[in-house]
Amino acid sequence: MLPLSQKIDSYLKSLEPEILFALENITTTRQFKKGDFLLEQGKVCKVGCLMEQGRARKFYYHQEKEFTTELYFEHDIAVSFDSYCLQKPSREYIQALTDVTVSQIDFNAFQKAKVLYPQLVQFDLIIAEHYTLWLENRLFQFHTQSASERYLNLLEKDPHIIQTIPLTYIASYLGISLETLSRIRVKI
Amino acid sequence: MLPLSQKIDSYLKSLEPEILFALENITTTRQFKKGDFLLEQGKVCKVGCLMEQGRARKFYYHQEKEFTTELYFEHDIAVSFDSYCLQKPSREYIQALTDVTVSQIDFNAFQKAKVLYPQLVQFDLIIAEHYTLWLENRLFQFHTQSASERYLNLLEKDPHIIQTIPLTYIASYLGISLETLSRIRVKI
DNA sequence: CGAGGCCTTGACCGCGGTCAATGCCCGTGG
DNA sequence: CCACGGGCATTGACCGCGGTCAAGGCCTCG
Repeated sequence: MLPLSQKIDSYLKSLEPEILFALENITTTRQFKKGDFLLEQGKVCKVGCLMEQGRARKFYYHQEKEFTTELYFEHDIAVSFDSYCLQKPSREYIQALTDVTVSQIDFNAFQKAKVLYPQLVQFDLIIAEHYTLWLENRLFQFHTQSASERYLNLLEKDPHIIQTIPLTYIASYLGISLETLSRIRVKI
Repeated sequence: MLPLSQKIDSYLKSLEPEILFALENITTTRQFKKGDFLLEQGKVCKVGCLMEQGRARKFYYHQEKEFTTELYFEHDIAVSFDSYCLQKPSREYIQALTDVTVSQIDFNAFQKAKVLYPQLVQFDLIIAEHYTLWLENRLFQFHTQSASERYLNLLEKDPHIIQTIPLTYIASYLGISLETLSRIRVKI
């Protein structure tokens, strides 16, 4: 699967300067400190965030426990999909794990831009399809693989995650306890 | 979440007659006998199937075992998402569980139609977004819930599945063994 | 040096998987 | 009409993966 940034780049190149300009006008840069929330539970996700710098995670609470659902690095799109799509309160938090810089695009402004420039619908589609393919793969792992298989898979496909993210979050992301993750790691 | 059929209906109503006509021209009706494959592993998913009648399932093999990933009823869209999007060989089978009638739309013809009528990109987006929301919810269940919670959830949200689909497939769909499912059921 | 965050280690146990036997329903053929 | 076989579900015995709880190790920072 092509990285998302590449798909976006080649798509942006296909756009006319006028549309690019319109896009720039509804995009702003924003900074967050380590620990800050890019999105809080209960609030509507009104912007799509392209990560420019730093790391972040998306998570929610379920029965008093945290579940990390996604880990973000540079060039990733940080957004609570259902909150953004349906403009309803988010179940999820998005939190900066380091100082973070994002380039964010406003939902409402983008909807209006899509009416003016129908080609922009394609942009949403690219992002949705990419995320869907990612989700399918993640579901495949939960459906078919054991805890250690999921870890090994992560080690192989996304070594940068293991190198830079605290084990607590990795365990939660893999759907296993911190203790189990620790035991898996010593066996390797 | 609105049912997909409703989203599609209201979208189709917004289209001009000319575009609707073009859509009809690239859509065909097709029948399958119980047990037939709408899509086989290794083949490219070249059509999107709207279920008109009957039931079907999507599944794949992993280490000699079947994993059912989706159950289809009337008004559902039966398609292997990654195979369709990327036009690459499918890992999944789609199989009729009863005699099935579908209304199918050709991928290539639809791509061409999108060039002619950019509004049609919206159609892809609606379907992708709907499937993504469904996937997120399914992943949530695998991430946070036990076998019996997943079953109870299915019982509540999709009772028609439990009433019409063999337990073997339901177990596989829930990611549990048939024996465990059987034990869960007697406890209720 | 002490406190707190993060990870490791140990003891224990329950959920859910596997294997195998049995039950039940139904279609088919003698 | 009954006998048999096959498909599907139930039940029992067993066990291992992974969760929980609790203690301890090891940083870093004040």
